[in-house]
This record gives sequence, structure tokens and C-alpha cells, in this order.
Amino acid sequence: MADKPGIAFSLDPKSGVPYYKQIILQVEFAIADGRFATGDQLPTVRSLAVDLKINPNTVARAYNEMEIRGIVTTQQGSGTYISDKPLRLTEVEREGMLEALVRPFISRALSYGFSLDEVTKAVRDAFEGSERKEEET
Amino acid sequence: MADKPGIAFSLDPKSGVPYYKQIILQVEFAIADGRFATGDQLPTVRSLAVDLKINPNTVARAYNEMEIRGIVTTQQGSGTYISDKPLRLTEVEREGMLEALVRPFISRALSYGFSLDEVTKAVRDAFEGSERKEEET
DNA sequence: TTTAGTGTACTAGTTCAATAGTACAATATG
DNA sequence: CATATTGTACTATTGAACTAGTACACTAAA
Repeated sequence: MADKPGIAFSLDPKSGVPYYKQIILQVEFAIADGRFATGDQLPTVRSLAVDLKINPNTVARAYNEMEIRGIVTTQQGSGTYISDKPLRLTEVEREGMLEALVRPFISRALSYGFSLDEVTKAVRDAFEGSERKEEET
Repeated sequence: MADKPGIAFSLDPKSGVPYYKQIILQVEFAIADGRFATGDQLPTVRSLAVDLKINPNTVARAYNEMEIRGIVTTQQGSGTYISDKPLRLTEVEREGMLEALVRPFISRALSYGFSLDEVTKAVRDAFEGSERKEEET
């Protein structure tokens, strides 16, 4: 509790997932399971770039996308921080975003012949798998 | 009922979705809502290419991907047909595929702060939106 | 066997996403 | 102000995805 070690970022070059997306995912997961909380500072663009042996711009791109999504806020000269409220959207925006998220997912599930029950169960399982981690905090 | 007019393919060049994927999606949806059934013949590579004013190889690529996925079977000299069983997977394969489909979806939903209830409801809505079309047949 | 139909193979061109290199701008802090 | 630390802008390169052009190979049917 004395120091926040931050989270351990790592990249898998062979995964086919772009570096900047890997960074975003790791931050998102860290927020989801409590390793990052409101106000926490992310590693600086440069330090993370050195750490991961990639270009600062690649880190910056990840941070920028997250800022656009409202996940973090950046202040030049100071650093990048987890947003006060991870997401502050109107109800309409939330619904629109959720629908945009769900639609392609469902269309694929449908074309593969999965039933509503199967999908619902899989969704619940996946959710509970994630929530379990939070309970430990 | 006398003739099968087939489905009306169309492409949107501005959508950003590759042509071959648009074709796949249209076939998948046509299967999902009953406009295509087992054994039906797809338009030939050439005729669809002429129809959509694209290269035969682009159509062929769509058909190939669908064959790999088991959605259609092709026979040179004859044509391309909807598979006997749209998908014939073992239970293990089905579960693996579903999980692979669900996981990234859920991780995004989580990072945006959506609850299980919200997601479940959205999934059900999306599903019913698709099923409704079937009831008309 | 011929012929018209089917899918396929190979090559090339274009576009765009992803990343890096490098220099710049803003801010905190002494 | 000075200077170290923060994020940012601009450009270039690389590699992969996508599509097209064209020629080929297989099959059904006359």
C-alpha cells in the first residue's frame, strides 16, 4: 500500500494485435479488476516506451485513444491519469455504444448457429469470470 | 415459390467493409433468416462478379472463406452450394468458438462499465430483432 | 470429343494501418 | 528564468490487406 508498483505491461509481438491496442487492453483490464483506480497515474509515454522497447508515439497513440474514449485524461508536462469517472456518458450514448458493441457480435454468433440461450450463458460465464477478480480486493 | 430468385447482393463501397466480407455477411444473414437453405446454389463466381462489377477473384475469395468455415461447399465445374449442415462441429469446437467470440466482446463491455444485466438485455434484444425476420417466412 | 460453363492460380498494383525517427511544445519545479 | 519532464506533431517506412487482370484447370453436357 505504501507504493503503487503500477501494473506490469508486456507486449506480445507474435499475437498479431497491434502494440497500441495491447496497451489499451491491459489498461482496460487493470481498471476492470481494480489494479488501476481513479486518479492513478499511468507510466509516462517515454518510460513505458523505453520499458517496452517501442517508440514513444506508439504509447502516445494508445493513450490518445483512451483519452478519446474517456478512459484517461492527459496533461502535458504532468502525465496521464485514469479519469475521475471512467466513463461519463448520457444514457442515450451508453445505449448506442452498447448496441454498436452487441450488433456485430450477435450477427456472427447467429451465422454460426448459436442460440440465444447458448450466447446468454457464455456471456454470463465470461462476466462472472471477470467479476471474481474484483471480489478479492 | 416457383423459382428461387436467389438473394439480391449489393455492395457498399463507402462502408469500409471489404467486398468479400460484405458478400460473406449477406450469405450468412440469408442463411440465418431462411432465404438460403441447405443445398441452394449460390450465384456463380462470374455472374456475381459481373453483377457487382467486381473481379471474380473477390467473389471467389468470399466463397473460399465460407468453404473453410464450412458454410458452403464448392465443386469445380458445377458451382457453389450451401452446405448440407451449415456447421458441423463437435461440442468442444462449438464451445471454443463461442468463447472466442464472447471474450473480446465482454472485455470491451466491461471496460466501458456495462453491467451484466445491461449486456444480457442488449444481447436478447439483438437476437429477437433477428429472429423476427424468420417468423415472417 | 467439343464446348461452355464452373472454380482456381498467379501476379501486380493500390491503399492503409502500424510503427519508428526525430524534432517540437507545454508544463512543473527549482 | 532555467531545465528537466511531460505529451505532441510531422514525416517516412514497412508490411499486410484488398482488389484486379489474366490465364489456367476442372467438369458437365451436347
